[in-house]
Formats: sequence, C-alpha cells, structure tokens
Amino acid sequence: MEKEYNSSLVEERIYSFWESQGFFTGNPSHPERFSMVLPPPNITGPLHMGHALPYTLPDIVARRMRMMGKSVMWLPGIDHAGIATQMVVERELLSKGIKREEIGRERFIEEVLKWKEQCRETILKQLKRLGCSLDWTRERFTMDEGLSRAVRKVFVTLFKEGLIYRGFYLVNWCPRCGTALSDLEVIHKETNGYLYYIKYPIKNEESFIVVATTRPETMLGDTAVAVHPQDERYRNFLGKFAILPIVNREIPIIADEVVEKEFGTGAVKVTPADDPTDFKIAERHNLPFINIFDTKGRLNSNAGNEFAGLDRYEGRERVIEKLKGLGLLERVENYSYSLGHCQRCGTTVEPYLSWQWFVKMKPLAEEGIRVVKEKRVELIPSFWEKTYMEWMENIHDWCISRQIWWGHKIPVWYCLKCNEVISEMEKPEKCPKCGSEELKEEKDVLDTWFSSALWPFSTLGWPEETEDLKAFYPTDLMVTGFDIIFFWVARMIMMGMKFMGDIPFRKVFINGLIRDEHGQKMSKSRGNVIDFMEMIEKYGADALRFTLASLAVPGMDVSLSEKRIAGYKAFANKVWNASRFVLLNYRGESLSIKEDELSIPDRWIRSRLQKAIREVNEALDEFKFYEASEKIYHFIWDEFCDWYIEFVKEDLKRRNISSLSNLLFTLDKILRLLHPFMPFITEEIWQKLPHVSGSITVAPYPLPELELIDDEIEKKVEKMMELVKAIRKLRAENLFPPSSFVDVSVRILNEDKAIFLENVPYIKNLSRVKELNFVDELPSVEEGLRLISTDFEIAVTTPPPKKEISEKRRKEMEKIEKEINSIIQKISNPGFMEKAPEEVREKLKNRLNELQILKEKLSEGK
RNA sequence: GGGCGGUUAGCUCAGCGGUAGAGCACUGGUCUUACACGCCGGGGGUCAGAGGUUCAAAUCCUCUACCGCCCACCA
Repeated sequence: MEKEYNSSLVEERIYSFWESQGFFTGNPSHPERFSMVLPPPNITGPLHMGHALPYTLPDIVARRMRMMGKSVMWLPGIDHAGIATQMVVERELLSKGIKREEIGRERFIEEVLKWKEQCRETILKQLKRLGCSLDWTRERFTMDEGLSRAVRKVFVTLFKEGLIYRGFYLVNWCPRCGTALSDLEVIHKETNGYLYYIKYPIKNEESFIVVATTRPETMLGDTAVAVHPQDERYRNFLGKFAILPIVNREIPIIADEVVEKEFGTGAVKVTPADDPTDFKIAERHNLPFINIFDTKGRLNSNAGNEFAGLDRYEGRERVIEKLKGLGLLERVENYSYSLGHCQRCGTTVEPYLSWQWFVKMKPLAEEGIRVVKEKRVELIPSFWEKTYMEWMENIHDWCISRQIWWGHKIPVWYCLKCNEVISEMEKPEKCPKCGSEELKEEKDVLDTWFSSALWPFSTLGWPEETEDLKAFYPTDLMVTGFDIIFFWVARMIMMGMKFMGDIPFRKVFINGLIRDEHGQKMSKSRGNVIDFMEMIEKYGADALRFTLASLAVPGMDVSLSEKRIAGYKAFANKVWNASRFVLLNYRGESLSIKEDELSIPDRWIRSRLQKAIREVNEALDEFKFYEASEKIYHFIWDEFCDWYIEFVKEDLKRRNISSLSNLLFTLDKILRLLHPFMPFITEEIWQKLPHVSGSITVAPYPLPELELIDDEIEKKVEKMMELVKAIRKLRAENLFPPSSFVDVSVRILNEDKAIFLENVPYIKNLSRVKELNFVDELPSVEEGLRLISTDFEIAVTTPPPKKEISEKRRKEMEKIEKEINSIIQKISNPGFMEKAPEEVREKLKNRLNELQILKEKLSEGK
C-alpha cells in the first residue's frame, strides 16, 4: 500500500468493477425491495454542486439498504427541460450565427437531440464519478417513446374527464421566449419605478377623473375606469363616461369591490387584456377586452397606428410624451412594486390574452392534501408540510401549454370543418363528429413539469402493468430541493394518486441550498462557485461525499468550503493509513478470537464499536446524515486510531492473535460502516483484507451486537486514558520533547488500583514513560511537575529540559471553585432536592465530592 | 399583507430541559517506525435582547430586533 491514498488512481476503476458485476441492478422478484427514482437533471448543461447534495444523500441510503440485503433499484434518467433547454440550444446556435426561425422546427429539434446526447454523456459520467449506485439498465429520458406514451395517456384521460380544458385567458407571457408560463415560472422581484397620475376627461363635462398607474402605455387598451362602490368622492361619477386620452374612446366609470380607496386616487384604469385584476373586473362588468400587445411584447395595431410595432417600453415613453403634450399627466411619483420575470430568461413577463390549455387542479389537490395529512407521504423536515398545505389549498389551475418547439406535443387535433377538438393517443383518421379528414394538429407543447409529474411511474413502464411497476411503485424515498416542492413534489403526489391510485413515494427528504463558505448563494457573478468535478479531482469523491453528508442537516442550507473537503480528504488518508498499519502487521496468520486472550483495550474498542454502530444506524434511520458522519468520523479518528491502534501496538509486540484478529475484524466493520459515505476507498481497502471476497457493496451493513457492550471495561479504560492524558499534559507543559521518555510516580487515590496496575504497558507506551512507579507517598518535585486528579496524583520525576513556571494552576482553581459554587447554589435550592430526579441529584453530589477533593489536593500542593 | 427558517467560540455550523460542542482558524511542542493530509498540549462563548414557565432554560412560552426565504390581484 502506498503511503498516501490517491483517489484518482482508484475511483474510476472501482466504479467500473461495480458496474460490471451488476450490483446496482434491481431485481423485481426479490422479496425485499427498496426503490427510488433520481430527480432527473435537466439537459441544460453539466451537473453542478447543487446536484451533488441531493444525489449523494440518496446514494448513502441506497448503499446502506443494499448492504442490509435489499434489492435496491435506483432509477436514473434525464429531463428534457423544455424552455430551459430550448433557450440553451438557441443560444448555442446563435453563437454560430444560426437563428432558430431560419432552420425551422424539425431541424431545430435535431439540433436539440444532438445536444441532449452530448449532455447526457457528461451527466452520466459525473454521476458515476460521484459514486451514485444507479441502476443503469433502467435509464430513462422524459421524451423516450414509453414516457411520451404515458404523457399522452395522462393528457387524453384528463381531457376526457374534463380535468384538462382549453380557454382564452390572460396568462403570464414571456415576450423573449414567446410562450405562456405557469404562475410558478414567474419570479416576482421588487422593482423601483414610477406611479403615473393621468387625467381622464369626463364626457360632456369640464372635469377629470385621475387614475394612477405604473404602466401608462396600457391605457391604450383601457375599457373602463373603476372606483370603489362606497367611495363618496366618486359617487356622482358612476354611470358617466370618461374619454380615454390619445385614443378618444368612451369608457364607462364603474364600481367594483376590488378597488382600494386608499391607493392612488382611488380610481383605477381598467385594462382587461393586460392585468389579472382588470380581467376579472371586466368579466363581472362585461367589458370588452382589447389586446394591445403581440407575442414579442410589442404594441399591435389595436394600440393605434401611431404606436403599432413599438416595444412596450418605447410605447410607454411615447404615451407619456403625448399625455404631457395634452396636459393630462398630472404628476409622477417614485414607486416600488413587485414585477414578474421569466424564471428562465429574466425578461419581464407580460400578461397576455391567448388560447391556452389548463389542468383543473382542485379535484387533484384533494388527494394530494389527504395523503400528506395522513402522513402516508412524509415530508422531512415536517415544517415543509405547512407550506405544502397552504399552496395545495389555494391551488390555481395550471397552464400547461407552451408555445415552444422542444417538448411533448399536446395530443390534440382540431377538425377544420366542424371545429371539434379531439384528444387521442395517436392521430385520428377523421373527425369522430363529422367524419372530416381535415384535421389540424395542435402546435403547442406541454410544460416540462407535466412529464416530470409522472416520473415515478412513467419510468417503470406505466401505462403497461409491468413487473417493474408492480415491484417498485410506490418508491421509498425522494430526495430533492425545497425549490421544487410545488413544481414537482406536489404534482407527482397528485398525479400518482390520480393514475396509480397510490402515493409516488413514502418519504421526501427536502435538502437545503448549497452555499459558499460564508453562507452566500453560489453564483457565477459572485465568483464563488465551487466546481464539483474539480473538487472530486482534487480531493476525491469520497471526501466530497463525506463533506456533504457532514453538513446535511435536514431542511438547512449547506455552507460548503474547500477547506472542509480538504479536511475529509485527510480523513480518507487517515483511514487509509490506519488500514495500512493493520495490514502491515498481518502476516498471514489464520484469524480467530479466544475470548480470554482479548486484552482490555480489545474489549474496550469492541464495546465502543457497538455503540458507534448503533448510533450511526439510528442517525441514518432518521436521515441525520450529519450526525451519522460525525459519529463515524470521531469513532475512527479519535477512538480507533488515536487510542486503540496505540494500545494494540503493545499486544502486537507479543503477537497476540486474538488481538490481531480483533484489530482486523474491527477494521472490517469500520469499513463497512463507512462504505455508504465513502464507497471508493472502503472498497479499495476492503478488497485487501484477508478472509473477504466479493465486494463491500453487498457485504452486510453492521448492526449493533448489544451483548458486546461492556460499560465496566469502558469505565476502566477511561481511567487509564485519564492517567495517560495527565502525564502527557505534564510532559507538554514542561516541554519534554515527544521523543523523550520520562519517569513518573503515581499515587492511586481510589480502590480501583488494579486497573492501573493491570495496564502498565499500555499506559507507559501511550505516555512515553520509562519507569512508572506506584507509590504511597509522592516524591517531592517542583510544583509544575505534579498533577492531581480525582483518581490519582502523579509526579514526573525526570528533571525537565526547560524551566517553565506554570501560572495555570490558579486559573484551574478558579474554575473548580466556580463550578463548586454553581452546584452548591443548585443543591441549596429547596425545590431541587424535592423535585429533581434521583439520578440528577446523585450525579451532582458525586461531582461536588470530586471537585472538593480536587480543590483540597490542589491547595495542599501549593 | 400572510407564512416559514435563522441569530451559539474569529468563521461555518451541531446541540433543543439537567455542569457549553465539532470542523476550520489561532497558539506551544514535535518527523515518537500507519499517517506532517500526521502526533501531543493550550487559549477562546453572559448561547441576539427583554419578559415568563420550571427545582433547573442555549434548549419550552410570549414579545422585540436584525438576517434569509416562500406565498399574495393595492393598479
């Protein structure tokens, strides 16, 4: 074994080995199954650090489950990511001087498919480098033929049930992407702008009604002015008409409840075709809808010849100028308001009146609410339930049509003769109503999340009743980010209930955002992005995985620093070297343990190991990855390496086979315990252990053997550790070099003298003591060479190399007195002795006793 | 306007009713034959603030202040 662990020489080779052995292939007929589906990454580019967390955590779970004897099926795949991918490819083509419109829909799709293949390869490679134990025999893509059939099946079914409908409504429209968006795809940002006060002359009168607006250009589409019905100021305006400036259209002054009296002037211009509130007012009052924009966000001919073709912002300038000229712009105020932006390209969205397809969500949401309320689907951490419920209970219909090219075509045809709308899985021959063969195909595609919502069952073969579907649905766990709870998690639950009649997953672990070392969001503009492949190359996938696990507190964001990753690379190296030590000391003996040959440290580490195993399993059962990783880390580094290996060196001098066996068996357990977190290095080392064969990926995961826990031994060893630490402390304080040996006298103060006497070789070895004398009376030495504990008193009798008078004693005394006082205060509280449990009282009393002895001894020493 | 998180050592975070913890950073010693990605020591916190509950509160309750996020049709 090399002196240093080099992950780059190991990881890729090991993954290929696993893959070739088929360890990750799920078996649907296995009696115990565990299944998950990977949240499919978008094919918009390579994976980034944001993926590393939700892909590492389920792998830890998957690997543990596999080691627990289950047949694990973790299904990988990628998402076509409609708008996002179309945008990326468009940009890519544009850099080569090619415009999407020039090459047409078909050729553009070809280009996207090429891109997809390239992207897929990168992503697959990255997932493998991360070590994800995915079932590659079941890889899927949201636009596969099978999944596309599922999409059509769902659409047609919902359409026939009336849960999908087509309507002419005001939707969020991105003028850059040229498509409708769902409410969720609109990001609201606080924006600094202006509030314009515009005077609308009253017909046949000399007076005005003043309206306030942030969008003066939309006045070109106004069809009313509204005031609150109870607003005294405007009572006698009701029923009159205003003359819309510039356009000179007569528009009614109406009363509607939604108008806020306090805002602006209390009178609001109504633009039904450009504002959701106005849209509803118009519906209530039968106002006309005048659409003044085109699909690019430019004013159209409805806005008047003077404005047609102008961009909305140019239009605004022009309208303001005109109003100024007419003397109708009363005033302008600074005003900050919330503006919607396209999630993908950041363009300000424009409400746009158009024909779109919608899913009626209320009926679907009912089941989605029920299964979470009943805890059939458990959100972890549970505080997300409230957010989920609130959204589900106030759910709006979902606009699912997109006017883009890349996506699942909506399976609808229109009869050109009788206008019948036909939705079928495949193109119909003729109109079922009038028999005409003149059918026009729907050009729109579906929202990418429509297919994502089906992912847990469409990937398993639905609508066919496949063996996989029966075996692996519902899945056991979903790990994903909070940012897609509404987009994805909620919709998967609703669709799962609707089409499978069952939940898509039993548990959803909601991970936080990956941030930089100062808790800042990672972004290219901040320049604080940590590249995850670079980290893998530099520190190894194991180190990265362990880092992520150690930071994964349910529901909390994760602040990642390169130093932390480097720290766990050191940990991997530590594991490597500890293993190297063990293997260096193994000389082919046949291993076995004779109980009576085991040393005290052997029995101690065995007991400690069981506790570590128990704690790690318990933490993992509760998805406390951080706790599990911390327990393993400290067990391996502090207890196994820093203490046990040092102890066992003594036993190895005597070639105690039971101790050697115990050492090897402990290492084996440690590697298996660690494997889900650090799969590569543990496999690499495990293969080198004697008496093992196969792969650690399918070796049993350690479970605690509680009968091996021995609290007595643990206490004993703790005492000898204390003595070792005391001697080390005196050595350090007196600047004895670590390589030197000292002589020490010890006076034991309690009855457990035997513990110390029995373990002299270990104590001497760990504290680098040459002569350890047990005495009844300590020889006189300089003050700094003595130390008193509750169990013993020691003196270093070797003269120190340098004189360094320790001022620490006084501080120590102060500390002790402070603690004594706090305990006395507690005990003298009458309520305490009465109400505190026996256990706590005993503990405090004992502690007080100890402290008082210490205090006495310490002051004696002065 | 509602709601949800957070505020603990210089930094990033655990702990969530019984004597303040980790990693990193800092600091003293050291290449003691697994490991200098190491070993052995050390320093460092009135747990955001104010009330309350309790024998006991970083931990439970109430309020306040800041930070972050989500939802919402005051144009």
